[in-house]
Amino acid sequence: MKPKIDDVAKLAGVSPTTVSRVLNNRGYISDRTKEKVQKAMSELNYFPNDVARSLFNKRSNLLGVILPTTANPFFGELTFHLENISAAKGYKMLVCNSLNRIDKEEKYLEMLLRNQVDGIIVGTHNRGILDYHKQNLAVVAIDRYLSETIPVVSSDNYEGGKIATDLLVSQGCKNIVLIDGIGDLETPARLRRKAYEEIMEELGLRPIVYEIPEVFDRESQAKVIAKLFKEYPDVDGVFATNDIFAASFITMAKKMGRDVPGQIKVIGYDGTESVQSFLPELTTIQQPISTIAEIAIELLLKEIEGEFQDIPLETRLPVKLLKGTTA
Amino acid sequence: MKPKIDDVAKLAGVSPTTVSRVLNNRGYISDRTKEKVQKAMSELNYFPNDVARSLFNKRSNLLGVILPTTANPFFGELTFHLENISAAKGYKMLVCNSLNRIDKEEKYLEMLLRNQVDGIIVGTHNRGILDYHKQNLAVVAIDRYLSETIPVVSSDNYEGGKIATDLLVSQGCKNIVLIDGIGDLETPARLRRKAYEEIMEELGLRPIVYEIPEVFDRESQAKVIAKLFKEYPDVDGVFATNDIFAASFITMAKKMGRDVPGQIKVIGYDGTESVQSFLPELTTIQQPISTIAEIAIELLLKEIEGEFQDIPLETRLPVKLLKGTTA
DNA sequence: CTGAAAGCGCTTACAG
DNA sequence: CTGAAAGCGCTTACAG
Repeated sequence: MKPKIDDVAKLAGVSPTTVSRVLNNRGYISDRTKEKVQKAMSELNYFPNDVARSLFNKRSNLLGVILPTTANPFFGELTFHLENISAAKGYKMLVCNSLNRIDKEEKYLEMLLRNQVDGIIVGTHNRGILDYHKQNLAVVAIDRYLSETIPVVSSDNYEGGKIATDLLVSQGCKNIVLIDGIGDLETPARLRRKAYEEIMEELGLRPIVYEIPEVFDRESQAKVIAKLFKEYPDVDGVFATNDIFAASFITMAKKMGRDVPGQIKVIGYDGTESVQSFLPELTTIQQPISTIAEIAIELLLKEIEGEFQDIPLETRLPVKLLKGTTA
Repeated sequence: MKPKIDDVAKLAGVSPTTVSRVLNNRGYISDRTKEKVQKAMSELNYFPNDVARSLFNKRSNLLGVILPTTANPFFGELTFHLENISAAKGYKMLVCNSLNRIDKEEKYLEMLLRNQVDGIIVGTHNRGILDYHKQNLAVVAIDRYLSETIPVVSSDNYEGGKIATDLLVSQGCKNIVLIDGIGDLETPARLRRKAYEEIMEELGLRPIVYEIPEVFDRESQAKVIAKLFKEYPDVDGVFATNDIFAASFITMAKKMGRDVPGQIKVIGYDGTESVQSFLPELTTIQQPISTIAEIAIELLLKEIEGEFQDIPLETRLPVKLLKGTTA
């Protein structure tokens, strides 16, 4: 069996209270006692049981993160940063892949509450459904508005959409199409689309939007893009609101014998490490993923500590144009 | 404050014991009592505290996973599957990104032990360092030999290496170079290299291996590949032991004005969803990621349940050639 | 069919 | 400087 605090106490010839004290570096303990206890601990290979500690302290040092799927490079990278930053601050991370499904999200939320997480980072889209605040739990959202009181961290989506659209326009594209996912209309990521639509209208051009219903399914992407080519054969510029859609479009364009960027310019969004490795020629808007993670954790820890005063409700981080050769 | 079992008991006019019984569906309870209790629970919005339950049950239903980084698409996808399968079986997942650093790995292992995880999935390379078995904890390794007694699940690396090398040879390549990571010599993934070396030697060709020291760093990859081009300008075939290296090579080849596959054929390894989206033209050996995850969890749960009899020490899953246009 | 008591492995006032 | 007692929120024999 695993040794417990009583075993250590017995071996060291002290009380469990004293062992707990050296464990927590709390109160006065003579050096001699401390040494005895530490010797006993290492002899028994003792590690304190954090479950018991959490129960008493009402603090689990556990964070939950709910996102669509770590299989998507953006979220895979985000998870890496969130976890790494949390670990450095003494928190552990329970990861939940909801695939944007509300039923899963609700189950995960309940699971996290039962497990007494100290806070949750949410990167999925279901506004309102999850009554986070009622539980008065620390929550930070990434790129999603969850309620009036939950802080949101995101890249500057409007600016990103503007840079992308402006770039296509400045390169002489006349028939610029947006490829977007289906989602909540009130998500900050929709600002990418909003910027596109507003700029197009300002220029007297008609905004054309194609929506991909099953965001993570290549078939679904291909189907919509095929439709796009059929209905708008004269497309000469594409802004995809994520790099996977951009890549799908380029693949399809090649199949159709269209030259990118010769006949069609393409620009994506996200700029993950993965896309930089696999498709470095893609021109894209890069999100500052590690900064997003840093700030999200920072705000969450503030909430956990009860420092609500200096928590901005919205943080928009600057994006960067990664100039490849596709636009 | 969060309601606890006593609050529910009081509201329902029963004892905590009875509430616990309806919670766990255990022992006889009259329908009327059950209803009263359930009504009280929903009225109070009560969720049991799993920390307290874990403490008593000596079962956390927590699994730990230690891997290099979810930022790498292979591990991002693996994590997604591991987590999803675990969730379906009632387990939660603590994710640890070790970046292959031994110090981090040790810290994470201790953290997981303190948190009383029921089992651990390990996808990092540090053989022996972690005395998993001494703690007699349920452990399953993915693509790593950790000790004589820890079951390993992997793709059929030798077969994958063979398919890749054979393909290059059959396409007439004479100067075939392997690009590999640096790592433990005894990891199953090394069988990819072994297959390459053996086939080359059988054919009277000289195996040439380039090792990338900082696996996740594009700079490091670029440096080694530049060296490769300098030392072996007549390279006409490349087998990269992962798709990121393959992509890096292709990118560099383009920069050098070499045509792939015209002058150099390239084949990678992994075949993730990401690479299929971003670089579908890459010919690669696809690992059955979801099956690896399924079997790893299945074996881990068996260990947790104490069913050691039918746990194979090594499981090699079939790979599949994804024929693109680069080889 | 239901409840009082003890205990899971810790920690923290409170004494001394 | 150190220890005995109570309690964190549950569950499970044991009675009744």
